[in-house]
Amino acid sequence: MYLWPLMTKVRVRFAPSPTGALHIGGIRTALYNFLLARKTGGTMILRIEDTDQTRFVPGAEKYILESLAWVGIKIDEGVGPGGPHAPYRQSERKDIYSRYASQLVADGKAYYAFDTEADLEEMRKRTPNAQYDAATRMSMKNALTLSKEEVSSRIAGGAPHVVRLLVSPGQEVLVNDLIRGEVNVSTSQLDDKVLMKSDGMPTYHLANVVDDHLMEISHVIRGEEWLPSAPHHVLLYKAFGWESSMPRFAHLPLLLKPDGNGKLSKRDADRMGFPIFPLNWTDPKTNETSTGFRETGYLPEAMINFLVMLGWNPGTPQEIFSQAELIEAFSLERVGKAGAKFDILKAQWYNQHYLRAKPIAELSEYLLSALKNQNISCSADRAIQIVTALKDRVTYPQDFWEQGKLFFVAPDKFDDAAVSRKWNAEAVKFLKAFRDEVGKEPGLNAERAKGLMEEVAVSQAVKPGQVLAALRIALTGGMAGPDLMQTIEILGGEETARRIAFALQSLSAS
RNA sequence: GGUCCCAUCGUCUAGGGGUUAGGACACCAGAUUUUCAUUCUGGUAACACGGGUUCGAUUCCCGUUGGGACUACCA
Repeated sequence: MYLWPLMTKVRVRFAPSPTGALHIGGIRTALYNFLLARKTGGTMILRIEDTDQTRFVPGAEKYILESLAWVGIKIDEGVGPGGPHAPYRQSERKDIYSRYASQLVADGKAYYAFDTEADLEEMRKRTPNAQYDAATRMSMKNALTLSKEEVSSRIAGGAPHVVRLLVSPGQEVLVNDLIRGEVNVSTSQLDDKVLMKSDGMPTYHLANVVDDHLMEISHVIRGEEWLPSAPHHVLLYKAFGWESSMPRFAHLPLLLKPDGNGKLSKRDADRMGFPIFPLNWTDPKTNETSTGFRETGYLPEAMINFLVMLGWNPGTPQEIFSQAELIEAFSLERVGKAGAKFDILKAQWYNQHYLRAKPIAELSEYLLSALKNQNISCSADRAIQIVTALKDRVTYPQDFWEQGKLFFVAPDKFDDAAVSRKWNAEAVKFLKAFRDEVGKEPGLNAERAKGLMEEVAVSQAVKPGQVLAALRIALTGGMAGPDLMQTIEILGGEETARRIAFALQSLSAS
């Protein structure tokens, strides 16, 4: 029975490292954490894992904060709101880690090592599949092989050194994973992981375990790429004597590239023409700019709904979930084990759905603001009229401008293929007569336009079906668009007449 | 190479010892729309393979194959 989280306060954390833009997979990981927190009335914590000074990217932390805010993942505690376990930036907790590392050394659970990079390289070359472990550690330069005096004098002399976890071979480590069940690994397969680096910073493994313990994290929900090092983390909890309060683990399936296999990468996204980052991002080193999901026109509610379904399902046919419904429905038990391919088409479908579900007034704002950028004036009523006509034809907010600009900007050229198929003598005859009539109609609406069109068709002895395509070409330049009579209503009689006249003039010449 | 993880339509997935293997996206067809889109209806399409266990396996077990992750003083 899964009672544990009901009895202990759920505290989960999202712990990205500020090495660049937050990947969309990171958003999903954060989302799963967030949903569990909300579901259980627990706490969502944001911790920044910036222990690698060489990979630190300025602006990345701000980007993480903005991205989470954009998709509606609210941080209860941590970087940003602060909290009782501050600081939440690992670089600011340096001395905490070294204290715990020293404790491990004092307890004989870890040891100092002085090997240079060359030493390590040579060791690895010496034996195939070699790692720093029981089989090799006695031939290396460390506190296990050097005399006590030698070690003390080296440390006192400021010699560069690391702290390694002492892994005793021949034992089984059990990782109990909420998603994968029991994972057993022999300690003989595990290396003596570096805990403290020679620059005085902890590695992920140490910092992660110490912080999760200190911050009273109840569930570690992270990507599957961490599963292989989870046994080390279990070993660390044991070494510290924290086994009884060890968090539950849940290793999430990875997001895979849409074609072929492998982890979804920026490279794939670029290649296939879709975003990979939530927001626009400019790499401060290369100055390379990437377009985000937000700027591409994805709505946060669509992103959330799309991402949550990649690896989780409600067990019901429901596909559309508000954040509140997700919180209600979410459970780790229904997270799958297999990696999920990232299907941008599904994301588009969700986006289309959420976009169309918005109130017309809100949608018209998209058009209005685009018009403002173009310095085109438009009344609120007319914007609503246009947006209503376009509502079922859009995937992204900017489509309202893309598809709506024909109402503001007359075509100056015409689709050649359409013209050659649909532009003929009959059409010209009809258009001339229609042009003469349509401008005279005040307050022309779609219904009246249709009546007029039919009258003219009769008077010119043509069938509407033969000439309507040409009318559309004259008005819009091409073959696609909203209902023609609706288009005429929005355009107005005079503009309609003007466009027909222009088309007649430019197309009869050729 | 080693360790670990994974395996149902093209994709996301439901399901589970006996089912017409269900849904969604995508795709295809028809209807509506005097265009395109929308909408509606219908359709194509999956249990990787081989052994067990069993009266019966897609489901349970083992193996194979395939895929993935990790294999740094990166996270």
